[in-house]
Amino acid sequence: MKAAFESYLRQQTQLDEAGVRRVSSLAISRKLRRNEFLLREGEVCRHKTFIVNGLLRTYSVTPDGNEHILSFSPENTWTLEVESYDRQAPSRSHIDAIEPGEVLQWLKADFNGLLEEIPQLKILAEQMVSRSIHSSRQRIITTLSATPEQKYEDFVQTYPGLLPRLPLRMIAGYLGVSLKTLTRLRHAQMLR
Amino acid sequence: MKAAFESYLRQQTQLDEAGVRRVSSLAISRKLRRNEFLLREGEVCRHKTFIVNGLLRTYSVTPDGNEHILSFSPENTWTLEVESYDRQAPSRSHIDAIEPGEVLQWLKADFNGLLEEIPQLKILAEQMVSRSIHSSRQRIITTLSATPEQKYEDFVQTYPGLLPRLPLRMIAGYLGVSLKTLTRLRHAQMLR
DNA sequence: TTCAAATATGGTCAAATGACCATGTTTTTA
DNA sequence: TAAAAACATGGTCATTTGACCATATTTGAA
Repeated sequence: MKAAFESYLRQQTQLDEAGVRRVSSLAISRKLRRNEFLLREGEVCRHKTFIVNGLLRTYSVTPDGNEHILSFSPENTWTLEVESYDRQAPSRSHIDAIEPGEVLQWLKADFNGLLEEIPQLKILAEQMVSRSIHSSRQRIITTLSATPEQKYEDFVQTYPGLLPRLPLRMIAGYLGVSLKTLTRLRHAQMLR
Repeated sequence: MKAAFESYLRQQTQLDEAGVRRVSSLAISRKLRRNEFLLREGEVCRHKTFIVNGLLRTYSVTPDGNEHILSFSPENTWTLEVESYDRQAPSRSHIDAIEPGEVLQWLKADFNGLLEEIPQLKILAEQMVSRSIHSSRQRIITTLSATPEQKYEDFVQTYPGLLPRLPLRMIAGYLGVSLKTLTRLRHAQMLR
């Protein structure tokens, strides 16, 4: 089960075999069932998590009951609740499994140790931060300027593989659009 | 003129006097007139910029002519076009001055040198990245879930000092709401 | 396999929003 | 100081969007 992660590491970094094993050795593996929570609102996010397989989502629920999705995390990506992880404060979001799957987790102290110890891992971590900033900015622009149809198109382009794995209402929750609006525009696209 | 920046540095870091001077010494100062561009779309962002005084904005213009504002940068904050700066690729946003002011700039190579040289500056830089991630996430949630009125309230709460310095249409461009909607809800608030 | 729950779609209606235009005011700049 | 530009507000109207409800279909769990 750690094999998939190790080959990910070899692909993404210049780590030698010893480094790969070292990082891998501190990982705790965990299985998730469908709808199982990785982290609940109010809990403290104590781990960095790598998704080996499956599909997770990070979302928050407004008082009126709407679910607003911050991100989807498919296999070979990482997830955590940054604010909570950084400050070890209660999380304001939930993370749960849309599909059953397996993840690897590192305790914050362990991971920080690895960052000090292994410069190539630090480089990877910085790349991840940089990508995260870019995609947040991109998403803000899209959210501000695009019509629902453009947002949907953009989503389809950006995450083509995710589309068939997600119920439509979650895509709506990600785009900030009602389910009704989404089905409407899909219907309109059918007619073309 | 560099004095303001130096006292900012002393407040925000553990830098000793030599460190403060060293960072300050590599800065290039520049004055900006009202509406003057710091960076145009298509140009490469070659500097990190600290705003000594004045008020800048980062925004992009959609084909239909609407201006969507990514961020405001008042005195004692930093600004740059991250994507462009990181990859030295053409910027997709403009940065210009809403108010006349003065900024300090560091060439990327110089700043990276300082980061290597001065660990406390590295810490400050990482703090800035962390804050930037948090505020982006917060903004995404607000944009997704709040009504225009809530967005406006949120803006007033978060940036109380900025409000009187900004034309309303820019606040609209930041919130992703039409100017009309903004004046409407303000009118409604007056009546309460 | 069967039943229950979740899901996608559609209809109708009311409310929110934006586009367009005009006006009075304030701010800039020549 | 005077003219020009930018700005905030309001009116009207068409369009978009969401809320609510019903239904058919798909999916998941017992």
